[in-house]
Amino acid sequence: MSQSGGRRRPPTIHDVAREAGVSRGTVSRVLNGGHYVSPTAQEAVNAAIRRTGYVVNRHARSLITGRSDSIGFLLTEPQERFFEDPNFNVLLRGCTQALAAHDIPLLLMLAGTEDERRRITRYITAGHVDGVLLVSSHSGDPVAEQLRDAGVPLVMCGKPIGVGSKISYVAADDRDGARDMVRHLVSLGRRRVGMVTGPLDTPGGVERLAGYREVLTEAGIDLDERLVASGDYSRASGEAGAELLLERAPDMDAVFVASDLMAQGVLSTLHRAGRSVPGDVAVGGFDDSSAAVASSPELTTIRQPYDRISSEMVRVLIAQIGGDDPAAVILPTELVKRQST
Amino acid sequence: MSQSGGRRRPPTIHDVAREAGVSRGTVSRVLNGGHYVSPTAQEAVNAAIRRTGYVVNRHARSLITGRSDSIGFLLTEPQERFFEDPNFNVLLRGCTQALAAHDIPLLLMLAGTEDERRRITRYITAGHVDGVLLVSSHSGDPVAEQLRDAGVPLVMCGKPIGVGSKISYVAADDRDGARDMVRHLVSLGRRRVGMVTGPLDTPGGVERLAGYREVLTEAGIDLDERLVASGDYSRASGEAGAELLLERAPDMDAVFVASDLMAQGVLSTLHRAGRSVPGDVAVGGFDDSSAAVASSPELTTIRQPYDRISSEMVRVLIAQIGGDDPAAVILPTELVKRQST
DNA sequence: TTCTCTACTGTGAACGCTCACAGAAGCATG
DNA sequence: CATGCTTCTGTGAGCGTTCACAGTAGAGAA
Repeated sequence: MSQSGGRRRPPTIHDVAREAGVSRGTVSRVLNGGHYVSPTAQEAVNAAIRRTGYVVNRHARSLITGRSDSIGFLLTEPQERFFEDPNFNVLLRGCTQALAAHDIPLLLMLAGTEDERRRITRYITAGHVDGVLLVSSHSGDPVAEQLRDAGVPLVMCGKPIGVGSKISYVAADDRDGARDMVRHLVSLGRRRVGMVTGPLDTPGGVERLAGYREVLTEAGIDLDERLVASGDYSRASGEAGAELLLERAPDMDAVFVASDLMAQGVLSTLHRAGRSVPGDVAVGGFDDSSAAVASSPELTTIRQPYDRISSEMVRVLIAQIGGDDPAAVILPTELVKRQST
Repeated sequence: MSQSGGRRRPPTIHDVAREAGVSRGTVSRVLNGGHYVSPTAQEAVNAAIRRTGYVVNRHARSLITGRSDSIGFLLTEPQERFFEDPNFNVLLRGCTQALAAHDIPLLLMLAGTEDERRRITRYITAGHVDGVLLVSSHSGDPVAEQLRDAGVPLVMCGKPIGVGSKISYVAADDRDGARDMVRHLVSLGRRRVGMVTGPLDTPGGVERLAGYREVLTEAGIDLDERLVASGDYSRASGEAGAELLLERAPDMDAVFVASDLMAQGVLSTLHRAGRSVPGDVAVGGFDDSSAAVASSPELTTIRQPYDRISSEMVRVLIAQIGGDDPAAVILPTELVKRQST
């Protein structure tokens, strides 16, 4: 287990080879999958590795393979959002775990300012990571295109908007999720269904609104623009949105809110206005983040499968590093019924 | 600026040397500080670097120097706390910035579970980072000692508790900060001053309580254990603590809370109990985190200089990597008066 | 037998850099 | 003139690994 002496020079592949009575090449082959190695040699090498406490020197390996065996998790958002939004938490955790299975460490890079973005882009394009998991809801973010043009394997979380061509992404099926929620509200007999949207320069914002409109139209309910307020995913914008809706459409009997955090804001506005939930107004959220169960009443919401999103992001990225073409993955959402509807 | 061809083999130190008409050695010397290099050669090399777009290959460098030129930011807390506590935000940001000045990337490592801690410890001790910035409030965390014993340069945030010997740390002067706050409360004429402490297995928890007791004693006010409730820095524990205090000491006219997040909980309990702040009860927090100004009324609090804490952590760590002995740095706090007192 | 094919193994040559050393040039000192 | 010192420069070796290649042994086919 632990080394005997105090901080000696760590064992090299050479030491292992000598110990096992084989050549460097054979040890290397064992290390890299064990193809074309006899069971006898395999066994001897593994035993020698255990005895010497050998750990592969990643620098030497990277020098020759040209790969760094590490992956960057790049966030081109203001850092505040990273900490405010509970979704990043699960996403980061999921990616860390998925990469741990490949024994790949994750390099978290925060690039909230223009200056940091330049520095980080340079760092990445210099080949210091093999690929990038990019989280950036904003559209018009040039980083994605820069990295793609530099030939860096890249997977985005959420569908990129307004980007010329082929960039991999993994996203939940926003439109379908929105449809499920609004269908649910309509099935409860609600007819004056409002919506607080996400930012409309993001794919999530656009798609969820589209799903909302589709279902109402299908149900034969006329669209009423007074029932739509726009938000930015923050709790405060949820409060403001709900105030606007109550003012313009006091007869509203349900509201679909494009994020749980905003839905919290909606709940507190409704509470102040003396409306009961779900009695007077049914409220549906989106995300199934920790905010959904921290609210009172607990939110009916659309679960985004962040665990699967993160594992898919990792899978697609690793495939792309291995030479595969960019791919898009859309994952299904799920309606989670709780007390707010 | 940008490379001409499409993703050619990147230029090596050899290409730069040829371009500049000097030897590899001279280029290397320029890259590493430029000692023993003539101004002429210096200039030629720099021009060649610019022309070729050369970037040093860190793997090759690391292979020979044995250093990795990267630093780990290790958090051995449950990941939830990382996202809940706004202090981590500023700490991480500060460290990232301080390291950026040295052009050192920061490897964020989250090790919330026992299993992850093992994996990460192995990773670190294998020499993949040059040093570690460790954030872990819990005492009895074996990771710090393990890393120290393995000879890994290490700086902790906050004074380690119960650890045998020499580990570097940077901390705010908790006791002095607590003294300032309680002195402030007493100077307002308050005599029944309560406290909600932090976890008493952390240095911050212990020291702030000690400061509280010292000042009351100095002011000739008898200590009353009914006025002390213990918390765990979470908002919920602030609410519970305040309820306990109100029950045991209804005549309490001030309360010192060991974190702003807990103070938020205290405020909401006081509000529910119909006590006005600061009229009936003055409330003092600790941290000056974003929670302090997000409260209503805004919190009088003790500012922890997280910007300086982070830059000092980086400074001490880099010095230690350079061979210096472990060091302890205690930074002064500052009383910030707002509306809650 | 002889040839071919497969499974396995060892060896030298890289990868791109730093480091130690040798040596050159310039200048002052004995 | 030799000697020493300082400043600068080039060269070979080597860091620990992978990769391409050559080579061996054994099995099966001709």
